[in-house]
Amino acid sequence: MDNKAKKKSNQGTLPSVPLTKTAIVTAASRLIDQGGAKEFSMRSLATAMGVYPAALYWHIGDRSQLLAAVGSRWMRGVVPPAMPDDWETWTRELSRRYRAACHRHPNIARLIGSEILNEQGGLAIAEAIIAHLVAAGVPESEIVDSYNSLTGSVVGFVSLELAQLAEKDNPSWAANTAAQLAGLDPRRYPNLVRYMDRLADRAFSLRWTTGADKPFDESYEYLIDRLIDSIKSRVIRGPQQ
Amino acid sequence: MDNKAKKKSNQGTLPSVPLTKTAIVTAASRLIDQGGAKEFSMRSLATAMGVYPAALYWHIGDRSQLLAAVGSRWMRGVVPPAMPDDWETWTRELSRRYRAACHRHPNIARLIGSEILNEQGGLAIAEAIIAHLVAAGVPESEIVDSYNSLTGSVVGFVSLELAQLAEKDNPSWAANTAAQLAGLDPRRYPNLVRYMDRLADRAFSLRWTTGADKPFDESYEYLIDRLIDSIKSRVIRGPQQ
DNA sequence: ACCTGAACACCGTTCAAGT
DNA sequence: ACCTGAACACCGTTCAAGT
Repeated sequence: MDNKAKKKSNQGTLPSVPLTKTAIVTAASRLIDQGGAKEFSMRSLATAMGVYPAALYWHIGDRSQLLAAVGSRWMRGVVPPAMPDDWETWTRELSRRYRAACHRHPNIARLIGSEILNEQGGLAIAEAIIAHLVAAGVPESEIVDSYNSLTGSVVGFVSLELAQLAEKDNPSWAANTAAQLAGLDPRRYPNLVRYMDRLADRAFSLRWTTGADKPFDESYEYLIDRLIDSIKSRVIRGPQQ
Repeated sequence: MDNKAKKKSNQGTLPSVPLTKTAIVTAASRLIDQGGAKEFSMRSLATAMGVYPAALYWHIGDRSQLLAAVGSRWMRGVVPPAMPDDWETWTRELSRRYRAACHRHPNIARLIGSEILNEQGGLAIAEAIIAHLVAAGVPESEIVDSYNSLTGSVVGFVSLELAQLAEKDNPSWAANTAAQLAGLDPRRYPNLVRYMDRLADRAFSLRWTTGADKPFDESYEYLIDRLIDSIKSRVIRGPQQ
């Protein structure tokens, strides 16, 4: 590594990475992974790579295209199970893998957000899901609806689970919320009060910790179980494969 | 309305609204409603109200607090059904009302996004949902999971349904996507090709129109049906009320 | 072909100063 | 108490100019 040349006025901290598209996507992923949306910008990425912002634009187009590339690469980490299992275990496994990928990189999942469903890799996964629905014997008239229900609720649930809660840097906010929930009026909120030990920090609207730190494992499994159970009951004829 | 005074150098288009917190929230809601995230900023809101940006801060704190207030007011439009119906029809009705409210103001729903579940009104709705789950006879051990499953998949589904698709202002993008889907390789995507007439622009990952313009009505009803069906099957004892 | 250096048109937020 | 006017520290993006 002869870092002897290139030393004049380039502002970088790194000794001038080759600066290809993939290198940019890698650096962007790292930056988002560590600092989240707050730390990430075209300019911060540029200085992190030791180049001027305009240099990035030559390779990746603009910010939204870069984010799409980051999301696309991340999505490739979600491999559909290749095993010839039955529909039920296959679907359960894919759902778990998707969620696991999100929890591995919550900041990326948050920033890419709902655009996940518009990526390249989405087609291959859609094909696989629908193939298994058909094979399982779901009636043709319900294939679109069951596909949308599964993907929409799975992706949506995880996105909400991982959502950043307000007052990100306010340490007393969590304590305030907890105290407020503990002191709820039992006349207005009889059921919340009654089940507060189960609900506090474990349910939507009643938590002060994001799902990245306090995952909703059981609720997610419950949701998958309910969807699979009920879709299975719609099968009119036996499996087709 | 003597708009004779106040005419010097205030840059506004409106003749100086009183500028209370509620007036700001109203103006912000209108701005977001019409122009979406693109048109909304503290500065654009200020000029729309005919004041300097700093004037807003005196009343509403900062941007995220303003957005929270907008979301909170919007959330008050989602009234839980007050009828003493059974759990099933009550839940179905609440789900529909929530989604209808989102579709009435898709830009607000998009901007508030997942923070919807952290608002004030969330507590009252949570109380109502859980009250009905308990009354329906859902076992106590499954109350948290069924609540999280219902709210997570309903809110998540609608959020994904309304998501803005890429290339918002590129008119040829839709045509390109449609053409690409029409020309899919039947060897790689046999099932997508086979059911493309049902899938094209009607399913996640396979659409080029946002749900605000092309709603997923049937899929949403299907999802609610599946959840209700399967949660109902978990009731071990009869309704409790 | 690839990057610099500087500029343009924006942001959110703060703050002294006015009234 | 409430708002102005200006400033600070950022953004994303473009573009001539260099090499």
